[in-house]
Amino acid sequence: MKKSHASLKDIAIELNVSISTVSRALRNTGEIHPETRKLVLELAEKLHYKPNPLAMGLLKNKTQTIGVIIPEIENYYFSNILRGIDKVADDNGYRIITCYTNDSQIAEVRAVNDLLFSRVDGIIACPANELTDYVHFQNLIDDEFPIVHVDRDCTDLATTKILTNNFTSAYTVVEYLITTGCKRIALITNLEPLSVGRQRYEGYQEALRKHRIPLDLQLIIHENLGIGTSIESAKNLLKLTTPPDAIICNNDSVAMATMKVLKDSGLRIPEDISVVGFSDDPFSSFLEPALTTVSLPAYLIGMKAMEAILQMIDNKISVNKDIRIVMDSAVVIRNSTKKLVSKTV
Amino acid sequence: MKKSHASLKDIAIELNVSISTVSRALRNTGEIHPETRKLVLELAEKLHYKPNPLAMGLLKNKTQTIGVIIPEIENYYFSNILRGIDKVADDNGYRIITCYTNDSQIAEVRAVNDLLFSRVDGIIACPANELTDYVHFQNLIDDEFPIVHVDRDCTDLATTKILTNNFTSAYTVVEYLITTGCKRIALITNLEPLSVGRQRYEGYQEALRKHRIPLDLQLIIHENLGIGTSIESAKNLLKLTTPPDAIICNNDSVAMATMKVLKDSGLRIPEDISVVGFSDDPFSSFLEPALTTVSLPAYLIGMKAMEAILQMIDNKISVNKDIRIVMDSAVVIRNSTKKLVSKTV
DNA sequence: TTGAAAGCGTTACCAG
DNA sequence: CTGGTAACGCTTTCAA
Repeated sequence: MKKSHASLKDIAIELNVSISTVSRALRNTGEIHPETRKLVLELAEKLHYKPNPLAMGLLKNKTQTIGVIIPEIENYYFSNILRGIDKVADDNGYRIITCYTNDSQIAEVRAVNDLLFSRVDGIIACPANELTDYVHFQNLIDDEFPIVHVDRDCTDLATTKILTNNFTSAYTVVEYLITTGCKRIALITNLEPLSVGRQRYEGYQEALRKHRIPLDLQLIIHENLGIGTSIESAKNLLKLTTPPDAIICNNDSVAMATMKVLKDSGLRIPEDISVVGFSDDPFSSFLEPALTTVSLPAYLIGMKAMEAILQMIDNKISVNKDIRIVMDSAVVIRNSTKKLVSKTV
Repeated sequence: MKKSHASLKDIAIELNVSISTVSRALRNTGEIHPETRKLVLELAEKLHYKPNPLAMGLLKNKTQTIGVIIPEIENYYFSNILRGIDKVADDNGYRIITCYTNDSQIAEVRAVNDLLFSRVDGIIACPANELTDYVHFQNLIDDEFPIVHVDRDCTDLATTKILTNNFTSAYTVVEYLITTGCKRIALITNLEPLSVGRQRYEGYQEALRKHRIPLDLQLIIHENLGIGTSIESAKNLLKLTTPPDAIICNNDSVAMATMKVLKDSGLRIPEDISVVGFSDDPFSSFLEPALTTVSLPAYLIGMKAMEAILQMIDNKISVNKDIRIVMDSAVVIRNSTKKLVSKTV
């Protein structure tokens, strides 16, 4: 491979000046003869000189690189968060190194170590669902290392967190379903310690309480959520003595699979049973019936997270205070739920 | 932020030996007193010493980082390729920096420059569909910079390419449709210079030729493929004097949208019209009817690409010869196409 | 068997 | 206004 990047030294030699002079000229710092400066600038331009980031990293202990820890990207929600992060990073001259955990704590701990080893300037992490032990994050906090949490709420940790109002959106959804006449609302969700499903479950319960509907644990399905297992979950729900008249699914893929099961059982959606998802994946409006779902501000979450970490790095906000930024989500009413008008019947 | 990484110097000072000695001990190179070595190793272990990658990068001109250029990740196919790349990278101690192009040539050129600036050891790129000017890649080749192309075939370039047999799979699909009795097979595809859609179009034509079905250009839709525009495309197809009895879509999302249009028009799938997709996204088996599609070896493509670039870096294969690795895809027959048995009627 | 010094590319400081 | 030197963390070469 040919040497393709010009260095200060290259310029210095060609111009017969010292490296320091070239450096000064380029950064327009200190005193320098205008003519010298002009010469340096011209040659630098010609050679497409840009400072070597490795050298700068070594010297400044700053790599202009942010580590991102995320469960997966085969999922519209997460890939969208990542794109939001990347957008802001890109606009600010930062690079991203991404690590995937598949929601495994072990993988997450390893990711943190790998990223530190790579000398990233900060870490944006969506903590693994199954997380119960926070030491790997607490260590970062103790070291005053910039870190932002996304999507999942480690309440114990003093970090900046960009979250979504899962409690509220679930509450809204349940209330909406109740208003349309649903009485037995099932929930297929994730109840892992940190999962958003858990927050949604609480919103769900609160809505039931408010409307004096007793909680029926038979209606709460919390298997681990693969698209395959969710099929079993849906089937089991239908086997109940009094099956549900609505099912809230933790994401749109699960909703899709659930709808399939329901239709295969001869149920009409939404006449016999309503279905709601979370995320508003691109395919959701193409389902039949089009899926009622909660649109999540994934891209925005990513942007906010990156902005927050940049502010910490630039010392505009102090590192790792307990800051909670809660983003709004929107219930997108489509045709998999009954219309509100039916309430007036 | 506290200093958290131990350096050779730290060890040297604590042990009262020189940095060189520590370095030698750690790498077990040159002559060294066993006792000294033992001491160094113990302390290094205790301090979790690992060589600073920035220093190594500067010294060796090798960063253990690979750049990946990919159109997007909001799409199962691409995110899967990326995961395949990441898997092999991870297993071999390499990091990944990902750049997204959204199939824009400008973004791609910029990505190449950014990655070179970051001193990546190689680049894996899925070239932008709209690409017609290859200089940014040709420059890499001229510099003997390791590069692997993925998914899209820049035939003019002497690079390693990991491809899928799009011609063959399209041919197979068309032939299958013909065998099930379809006579007017439409194609909603991308015909951008580098798109796989173009190769599929050729396979499509070849199959028609073989079966002596004249090519009807009215049946070829090649708008740019958003999920929205594909709806228009499908609608227009239905307006034809003799509408198609099968539609092959360039990916599963388009197939999904198309199915929606067809069903809204009162057509039965597959009785009235067959639909085929490409990619076998996770949702495809949950469509109604379940989608017949071509399963693409995305993860494997990613792995192969990373393996190839590692071999180039390790000089196991010479840099940038014109190597074409064509991966097989599989037609997954589900229920959106008529069954073969109907042929025997 | 060990240490010193140069070099990778840069900046910062101090002399001149 | 300019140059030299040290430093960031490491490997390599040469001396001792």
